[in-house]
Amino acid sequence: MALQRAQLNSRRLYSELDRRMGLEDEGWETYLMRIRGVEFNEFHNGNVIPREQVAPVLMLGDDAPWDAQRVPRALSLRLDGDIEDIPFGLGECKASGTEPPPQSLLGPDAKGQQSIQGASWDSFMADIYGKPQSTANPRAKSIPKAQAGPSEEGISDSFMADVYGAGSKKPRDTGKQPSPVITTPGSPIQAVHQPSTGMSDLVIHEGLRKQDGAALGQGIAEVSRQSEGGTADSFMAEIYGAGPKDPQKDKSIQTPQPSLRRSAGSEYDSFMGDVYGAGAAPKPSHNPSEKPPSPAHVSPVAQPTSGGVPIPSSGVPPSNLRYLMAEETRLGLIRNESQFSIPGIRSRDRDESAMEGSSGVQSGPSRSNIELGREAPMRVSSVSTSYVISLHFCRAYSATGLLPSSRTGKRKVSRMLPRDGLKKQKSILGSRDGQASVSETLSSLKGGALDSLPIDVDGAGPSAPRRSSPVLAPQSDEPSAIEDFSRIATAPPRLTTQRKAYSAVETSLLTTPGDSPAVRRTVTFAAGAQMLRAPLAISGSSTSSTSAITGKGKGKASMKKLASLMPPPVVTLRANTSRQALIKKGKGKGKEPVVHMTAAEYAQTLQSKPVVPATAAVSGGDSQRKWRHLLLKGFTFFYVSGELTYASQSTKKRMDYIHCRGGVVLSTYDPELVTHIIVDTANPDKPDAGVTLRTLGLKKLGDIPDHVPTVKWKWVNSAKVVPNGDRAGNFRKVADGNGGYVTVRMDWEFMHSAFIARVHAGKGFKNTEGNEKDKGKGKTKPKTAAQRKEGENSEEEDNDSAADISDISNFTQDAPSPPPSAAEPPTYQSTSFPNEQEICNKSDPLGEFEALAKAEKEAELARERELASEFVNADPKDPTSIHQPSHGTHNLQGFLCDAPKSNSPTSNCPNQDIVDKLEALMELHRAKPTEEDKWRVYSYSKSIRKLRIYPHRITSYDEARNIPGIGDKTALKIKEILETGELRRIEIEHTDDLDVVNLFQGIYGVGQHIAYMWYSAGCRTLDNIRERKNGIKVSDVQEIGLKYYNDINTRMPRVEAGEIFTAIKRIAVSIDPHLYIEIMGSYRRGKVTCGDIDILITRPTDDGNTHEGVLITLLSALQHEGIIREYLSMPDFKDDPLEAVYRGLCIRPLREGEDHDTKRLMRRIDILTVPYKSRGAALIYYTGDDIFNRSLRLKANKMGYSLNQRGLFAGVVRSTENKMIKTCDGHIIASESEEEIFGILGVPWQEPWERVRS
DNA sequence: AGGCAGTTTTG
DNA sequence: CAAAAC
DNA sequence: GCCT
Ligand SMILES: O=c1ccn([C@H]2C[C@H](O)[C@@H](COP(=O)(O)OP(=O)(O)OP(=O)(O)O)O2)c(=O)[nH]1
Ligand SMILES: [Mg+2]
Repeated sequence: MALQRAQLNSRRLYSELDRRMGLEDEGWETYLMRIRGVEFNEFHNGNVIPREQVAPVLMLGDDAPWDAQRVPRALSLRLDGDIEDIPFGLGECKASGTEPPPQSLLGPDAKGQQSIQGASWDSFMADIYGKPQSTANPRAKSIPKAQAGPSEEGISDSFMADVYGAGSKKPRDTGKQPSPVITTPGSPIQAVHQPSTGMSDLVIHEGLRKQDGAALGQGIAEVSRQSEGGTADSFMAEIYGAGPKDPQKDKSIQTPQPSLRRSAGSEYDSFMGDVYGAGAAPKPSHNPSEKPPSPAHVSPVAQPTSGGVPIPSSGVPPSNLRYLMAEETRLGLIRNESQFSIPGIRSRDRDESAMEGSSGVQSGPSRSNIELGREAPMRVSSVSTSYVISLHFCRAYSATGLLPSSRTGKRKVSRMLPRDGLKKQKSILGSRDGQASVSETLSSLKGGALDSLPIDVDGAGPSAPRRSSPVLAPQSDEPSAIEDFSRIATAPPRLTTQRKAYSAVETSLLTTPGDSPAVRRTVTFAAGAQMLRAPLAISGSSTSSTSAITGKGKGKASMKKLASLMPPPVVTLRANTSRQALIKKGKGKGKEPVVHMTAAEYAQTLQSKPVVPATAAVSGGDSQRKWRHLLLKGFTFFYVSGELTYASQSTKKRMDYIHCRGGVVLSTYDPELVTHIIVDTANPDKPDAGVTLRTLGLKKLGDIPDHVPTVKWKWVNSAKVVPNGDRAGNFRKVADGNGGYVTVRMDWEFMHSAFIARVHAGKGFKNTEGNEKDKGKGKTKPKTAAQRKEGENSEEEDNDSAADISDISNFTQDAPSPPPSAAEPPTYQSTSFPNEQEICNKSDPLGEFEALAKAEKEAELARERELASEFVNADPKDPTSIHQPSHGTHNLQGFLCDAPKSNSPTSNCPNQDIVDKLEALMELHRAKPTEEDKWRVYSYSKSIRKLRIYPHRITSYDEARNIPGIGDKTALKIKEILETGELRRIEIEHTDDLDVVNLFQGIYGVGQHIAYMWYSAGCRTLDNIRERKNGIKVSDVQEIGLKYYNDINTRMPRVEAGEIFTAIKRIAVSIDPHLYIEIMGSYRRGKVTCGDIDILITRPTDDGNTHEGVLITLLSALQHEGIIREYLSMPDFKDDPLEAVYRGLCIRPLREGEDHDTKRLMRRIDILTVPYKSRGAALIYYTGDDIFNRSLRLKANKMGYSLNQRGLFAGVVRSTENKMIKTCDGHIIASESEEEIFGILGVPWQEPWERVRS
């Protein structure tokens, strides 16, 4: 039912999107894009090349349509055919969103990389979702239902609702997928692809320099008209170079993300066969049509030569050179020097049509006529380095949807829409004839830049005038395709615009010197198509942050607020103008040496100083610096320094800081003008309300208008430029003065509110109307203070029992670690770490400590060093030795995970008082919402850990400071504790809000942000939450968390966890006796109390079966048994039927003699299922503890690997932009056993109970 | 000045 | 996509 | 907050 609804919703959504974008009936000429050649002159044998050493590569063809050194203007070009059909296609992207996702992606032999990050669909939805969110409360925002044509409105409520619903349901409900509009925020090149119509557009933004590509190589992308179907192959063949892939070796590249199965190589075949064969989805693989690219089509790939630019191989139709963009390259490590088979352009028609059929959704009429269904495999042998190049395509939309296009009979013409502003667009749109409009547009352009851009839209490029009727084909010298999204985004409200988001495709090139380069496609980031109307764009940008919290953005109140937040507005202007005059005279002053001025005077002086944008020299690179002058643009501050007389140097500095970032500093408090009051009195941690009020000339804080937040300096400091398109957090768009805009993100004001009493001021949470406010984003939460508190009591536990484990689990046969049996209670035995033991024994405690510390330090420094792999406890016959060498691994040591645990007794810590104080401080920070606090906690936890094992009483600052992990700040705190026995900082940080916020965070699903929002909404008690005081929104999960607040925050005795697990296991095994079911988490680590029950389930596949479906069956059985009581989250077998997570609440079975009246607490339970192949990695993950995991993963990373719950991977490359995005999936090197992974990482084997680090 | 683990689910 | 969670 |  829900599913059905979702299907409906998504269908509606898509058709609506299509309709709005005017995509339904558009057809386009087909173009292909290709890389003519890429050359690499670097070869790094198995070593990770530090990012710093990798120069960005911009690939511009020699015959690019412009000779300029720099792309003069943004260009836009529309390609027909799916980008998927282009070497850098998004094919997978789409596939990932389709019903039988995994399968459909792979050809029978396509065991290669499945590069999709799987993001397209998700992010697509997210984008849609996020868009409004960023704008203002999406739901609150009443946007008329979509109207045909350029709707003046954005997305209607119901529309959004649909999107929303569809979003959660995801692909599985739709046959037809949304357009994988992919985008990489901030990229100079952007692309959009609409699968339903098979079109792709790209935009290259100005500023790229040809010479940027000099460092690593060059390449050319071409867009050539695709005659009719078949060319694709040869095209591809050339690009991919190799002939048919070599099925033989297929040491495929593993994709961590998508299930292992999928990515597995031949070794996985049988496994996969089992999985899929089991009657689930048909094995995607075989496209009947699938066949190796015909030899004829395969042309040799340009050989990368160390020096020259490869030339296109023969047989490639002379292409009309168009535009190419490569944003940057990165190197990653590919461990396996054997060959990789990389699926080339994969066909999707088969899968897709099937899907379409089933879904009943009709796809866009114009399917690309490129021949699909082929695989252009390629093989690269001896891959040692992977280059990742990002390509971005983009398409612009006009009010009527896509760029106008004319149909030429059956043929569609691709066109580019030159545009420079909405007005132009509008006019263009208005006149059916593009030409006129174009010229208009052009004429209005700033001029200049155009010349060098003979961009011909329709293919009539300088090199090859090809298209016949480009509707808008500008002429020669006109940069016909000028796109300026920023403008669109910030265009005057009245000009409605539909804007499709950008998309980005990332392609990674795998190559090895002297070998054929291979191109692997990787979709890195997907955003969604979105429609905005100008007003939204504007308000959204400026209020985004507020919106979510503030609720509707329509009242006048909000409009007002909006206005005050908007960049250009009157306020600023006025402020400036009024000062202009004054400035003139005060001008010279600012500069001079020591002139004493009051803060007000200085502020005035500042007005005379121009805000200087970054110099040209800077403009190329560092965006933070480049756009510094925009960071605070639009804000008008009143700065409360608390200084009675002259402004201090620091005050002036800060005023300067604001000024040069485009902010205005008022010299006198004017509630009409001010947008923010900065309270920067003597103690930054303790803003002085009295002084502030005096300065403002007010009686009480309440006299400050609600829309004016009182913030600490920290907030001002938090502004930073983020890539356009990045809508995370509290961001706003600021016009860059060149018709574009930059996105600036800042912390939420409430995070840095000077006075708790005013946390609600400004953006932040509620609005006074009390109507619905936050868009309700929050979800779940981690360990709350409440929980931690609870746990603390009994948590001391540890080693004790653990004896009962063995009879409970059977998984241990595979699990390297036999449960802590009676034989090995969690007491540390010399057996585990002989080495360590020895060290300890012979050296005095301090010596030991220092040794450890030293080791740690060395480790970091010794990256280069290659030590003979000597694993303390590693099994010699273990594959370790094989892996290590191949990678030229360095045996890093000194990570937290390396040391089996300090054996220093925690009982009598000589520095306990210090530890207690620091811990208290850490907990205070833990409840706070900023990133800063987060890392502070991370840091404190490390310091505390060090202090705990430090054998002596610390007696001085220096002594403390010498402990690695303890820096200046902490050493000072220690000093204070030593001298006074107190730590003032604790009081300071312990603001009044903290207790309440901690209380709220005790609710499962409520974290720092939501807690603060509720607080700022006026809620103070759980009852306030229950009654939804002030209209706060409480999610389903939070509701449950609230209901069982105490239960959830109470740890259970180990025994109880055992009882529950035993009951569950019994049922599970009755479902399938072959299941491996194990209790993990703190239980496995031998803890005496457990915060929850963590269960891992998998199943060997040797008999041809899998555990597919058991989780659902099990859950339902458990529910019937009365064990499971609530669902906090349900499994989503998105791309792997074997991988899922369930989270919920359960109750232990009755014991003998108990009746149903016996009171039993509700317990948290998590059940995880994983493919058998991943069991080793999953065991590590799920055994924890979390700190141990992080350390292990960190170490893996430093060694050039990446570890997650699915396995240990090599060759993973992540985007520097967004670390969560992988630009290269890497390949798996271990996952089946814990030992293997430990071994490769050079981490001595540690029993579960020895992995306690927190 | 950037990294500090890496992932999934919800709304 | 942010937030919360593991 | 600490470290590189
Ligand atoms: O941020 C986290 C949280 C958890 N885990 C892993 C390790 C952990 O052991 C396991 C289970 O998580 P849980 O939150 O249940 O922790 P626990 O170790 O079982 O402790 P508790 O007794 O509080 O449940 O998941 C992580 O890798 N990262
Ligand atoms: Mg647990």
